[in-house]
Amino acid sequence: MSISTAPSRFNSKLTSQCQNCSLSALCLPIALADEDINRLDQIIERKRPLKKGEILFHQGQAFDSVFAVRTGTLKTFNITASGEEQITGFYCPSELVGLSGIDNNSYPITAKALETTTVCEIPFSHLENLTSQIPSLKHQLFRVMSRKISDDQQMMVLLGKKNADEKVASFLLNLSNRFKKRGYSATSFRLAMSRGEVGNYLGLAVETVSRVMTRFQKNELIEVDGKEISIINLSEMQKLVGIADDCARIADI
Amino acid sequence: MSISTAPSRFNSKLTSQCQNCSLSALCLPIALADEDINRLDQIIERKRPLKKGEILFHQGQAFDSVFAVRTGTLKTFNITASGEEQITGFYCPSELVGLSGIDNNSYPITAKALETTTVCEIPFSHLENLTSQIPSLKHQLFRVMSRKISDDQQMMVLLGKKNADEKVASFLLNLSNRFKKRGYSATSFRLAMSRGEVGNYLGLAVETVSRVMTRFQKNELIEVDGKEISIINLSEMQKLVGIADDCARIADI
DNA sequence: AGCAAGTTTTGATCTATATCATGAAGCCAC
DNA sequence: GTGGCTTCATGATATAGATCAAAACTTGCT
Repeated sequence: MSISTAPSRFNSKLTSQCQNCSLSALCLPIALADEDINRLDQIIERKRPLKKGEILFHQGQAFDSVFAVRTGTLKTFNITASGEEQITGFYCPSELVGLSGIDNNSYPITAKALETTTVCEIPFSHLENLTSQIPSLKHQLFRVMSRKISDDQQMMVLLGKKNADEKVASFLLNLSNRFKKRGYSATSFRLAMSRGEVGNYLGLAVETVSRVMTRFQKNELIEVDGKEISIINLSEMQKLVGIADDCARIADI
Repeated sequence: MSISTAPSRFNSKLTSQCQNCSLSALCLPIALADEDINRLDQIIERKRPLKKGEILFHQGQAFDSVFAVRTGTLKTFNITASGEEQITGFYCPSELVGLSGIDNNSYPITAKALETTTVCEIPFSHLENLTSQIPSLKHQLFRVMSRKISDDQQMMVLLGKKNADEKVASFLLNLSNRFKKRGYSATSFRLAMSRGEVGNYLGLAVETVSRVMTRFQKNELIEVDGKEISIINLSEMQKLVGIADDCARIADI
């Protein structure tokens, strides 16, 4: 079982963990040869699970590693001048957190578990060394970072140009696509984050998020039961975010 | 003279162009040995200047190169579902544009000159090959991308949490710092972009940008004469953006 | 189970900023 | 230099979404 809740910290096991991990098709190992996956596997530390609310790394802390989420969900945020928290992203299984720490050798954000979460720790200096031996891993890493840059730019479009309905619809479709990519239902899922966190992330007040969702439910676009969301009318939702061009993109992470 | 307005397209010259470029301390060559700079130099094509309004690359176009701005200014934007342009960034000399194209092998944004602009074209496949031979170049590239990720996240904070005054102040201080880093005055500079473009970028209406600037002038924070801006009261401006922590960061690109 | 603390929903009101409208000032082409 | 076009400034008005308030629900704790 590649995703266990209490994996050993080191992995000198019979078989490669990455190789068996159901996420390897989405995570860094993508397009690596078996022997290369083993090499990657050897630098990865699998840590004990984080409980809800626990912190993976702090804003300002020295950077050594990037982390791949295996199970659960993380949020990243930074604390603004006025002391409020501004959420900059949510991370689902197979997604890589911490890349923004490379530049300055310290994390510019804090990463916190929204629920019980397991991660693979990838010491960056090892990873970087390994990219010298495995060009496709290097390319993969450039791609992951490039993707992050374009996703964040789509997020800037969302924050700068969209109204509350479009923001919430984009958010839900984005999650839907991420779940789908991982083999879960695209139309029925559970939000790991509170309404407040959604609002914070989207630049909206809690009350607005709540009202928009209620209205979406009335209009039979979605069905809401607490944190459980079902998308009833996918095509109408897509119309809302303007699926035509770039927004297809943001909904397709 | 390393920055000329009509450099030859190829560079089999006596001396390395990168080596002589006054931007090399800010651009990719940072921390490269002389011989490595020469190797980097050999893959770079110096293109004819773009005139105001000319396009460097189009959204959707196949990705081959990243570009370093040598002189002038670029903006990048994408066209939203509703057909409007959303500006995602402005690029000054020494800054690298096009990194977001790596992921998908096509540029997700359009890059357009705001004034006469010269760029160095760096074919990405060559650059990537070169990183195999020059580990510090690879590291440098990771850093540049990482920096872009954290800068964009600061931009998300700006768009999601700041009011009009804070947005405009952050924008001006950000430019100020970028000019300063290049050896220009930090307190007196010319905006290459129109009020409309500033507003588009910051998620504000043109009128709001205009009003905020007028008010800043009345309050003797800045002096405005068309596109010429002087920052009169730097510390007050810094207070406005909340220089305390993270915002120091965004003002320090 | 039962109580306290947090979260979500819903309603009423307020406000920052968008939008609309107009005139002034720059800027380019001929 | 003059006419036409774009950008900028400023006033008047409208509105999306914030804020305030309070009730209904969840969740976790002993």
